[in-house]
Parts: sequence; structure tokens; C-alpha cells
Amino acid sequence: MSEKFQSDLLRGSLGLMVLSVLSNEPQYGYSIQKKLNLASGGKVKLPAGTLYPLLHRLESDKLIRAKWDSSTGRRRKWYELTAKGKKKLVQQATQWQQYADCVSGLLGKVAKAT
Amino acid sequence: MSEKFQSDLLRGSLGLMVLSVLSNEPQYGYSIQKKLNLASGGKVKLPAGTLYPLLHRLESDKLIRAKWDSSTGRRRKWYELTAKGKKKLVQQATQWQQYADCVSGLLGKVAKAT
DNA sequence: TCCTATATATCGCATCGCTATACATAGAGT
DNA sequence: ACTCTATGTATAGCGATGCGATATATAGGA
Repeated sequence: MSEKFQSDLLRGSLGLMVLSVLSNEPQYGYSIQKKLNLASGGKVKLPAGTLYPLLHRLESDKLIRAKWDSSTGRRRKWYELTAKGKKKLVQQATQWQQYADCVSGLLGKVAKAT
Repeated sequence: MSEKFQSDLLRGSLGLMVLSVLSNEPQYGYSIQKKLNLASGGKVKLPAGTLYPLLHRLESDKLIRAKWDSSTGRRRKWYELTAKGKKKLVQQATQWQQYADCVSGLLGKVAKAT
């Protein structure tokens, strides 16, 4: 139970989900990984090889901002949303909902047949 | 208005949408293109460079079956679902709905803030 | 005659999720 | 003291695929 979603489904929404997690409070990579896994009921398991390059992309796009912290013994890189990131989050969330509604609409008949 | 969705969103659901269109009745490539565009309110504009390779993939996966027809003057390649394709359609539609619900759930707070 | 729509096809680029690999430390169990 | 697991970040390279560009061919209308 709680199988993983196929990779292709994640395309185009992983960045959005990460931004969403960060909208509540600053997080570091590993905590984002755990939060997403938990919040999705174990369905979204971000491997490190996906997570960190993604965070780097979001940072170079100025959607998030990074800050190292070693004061707690553990060396962690904390991320927080930038103003641009907050705007992007709302924008993309809206677009995602539209897209999901669109696909659901197209699948309407199929879904009923289930 | 009626902008196109970004490419990455389409990943993992384009095949599903094509199967869905074919579930009603056999179609040829160009008609699938037009149907999807229409059914999505102009939001899904499948370029030929996406459509035909996709159809070839679905065919080599035995999800659809092709048959040339030149009797109408126009040379057309008609596609129809195989039994395997019908099964796959239901399966993928179900998974897509689960995924969409999952993402929507994660975006809940953001959506409300809109 | 020319232009647009119809109809299918392929090449090669760019993107990005993932596996594999690497490195480093904290803390618990033996 | 030692080992094992969890924590924590990082990159190289592979594979899949959407898309722009390009090619080819024909029907039908202006």
C-alpha cells in the first residue's frame, strides 16, 4: 500500500509542492523531504537526487533564498520563499488547479465507467 | 486568454488524454489533435511533433492499434484502443485522480489564500 | 495559381526525475 | 570502542519525452 506515483506525473508539480511546503515556514532540504512524504501519505517520496537539484533550480530562479546554519551541530541549509516565490506559488497553484480540472473533465466519462 | 499549459504539466497525462479520446470511437491523429484542443477549451494544443511520436509509443506498447485508410481521398491512419489499452486507461485515470487529489490537498492552504 | 487547412513523419534540443555514488556527523545499541 | 542507522547535502550521468523545426503530400477555395 501507499505506492509511489510515477515520475512523469510529478513533472511540473514537484516545484510547486516544495514552494507550498515552504509557504508555512522556512525548511531545510531533508525536512522538506520528510514533510512531503508525510503530507502525501507516503505517495511522494522525493529522492535526494531529485530534491537537491530542484532546490538549486528554485534558488537560481530566485523563488527561494538559502542560508547555511551550523549552530545546532547539524549542518543545515535553510530555505525560505522570496517575494517572487510567493507570487509564483499562487500563480502556479492556480494554473495547476485549472489543469487538474481540465484533465478531470476529459476523463469524466472514463471515471464514471470505473 | 486560453493560454497553453506548460509542457511539464502535460508529462504523464498526455498519453492518458489520448487514450481517453479514443475510448469513445476510433480517431486519426489530426482529429485527436483537434478534439483535445476543443475539449480543453484551447488549453491543450498538441503540436504534431508531440502527437505522432506519442501515438507511435502507444502503438508499440500495444495500447492502441493502427490501420491506414485511403478510401476517402485523404490518407489517414486510424487508431483504436486495444483491450490492453482499455485496461490501461481505467488504471491510469484512477491513478491520475489520486494524484490530483493529493496535490490539491497539499495546495489547500495556498488555494484558500488566493 | 497561390494559399490555407489537412495529414503524417522525424531529427535533435532541452528539461528534469532518478539511480548511483560520495562525503560527513549525531546518536543509539552492543 | 565499534557499528549501524538516521540525518544532511551534493553531483554525474542516464532515460524519457514535449516541442520547434523541417519535410512531404494533397484537397479545396480565393
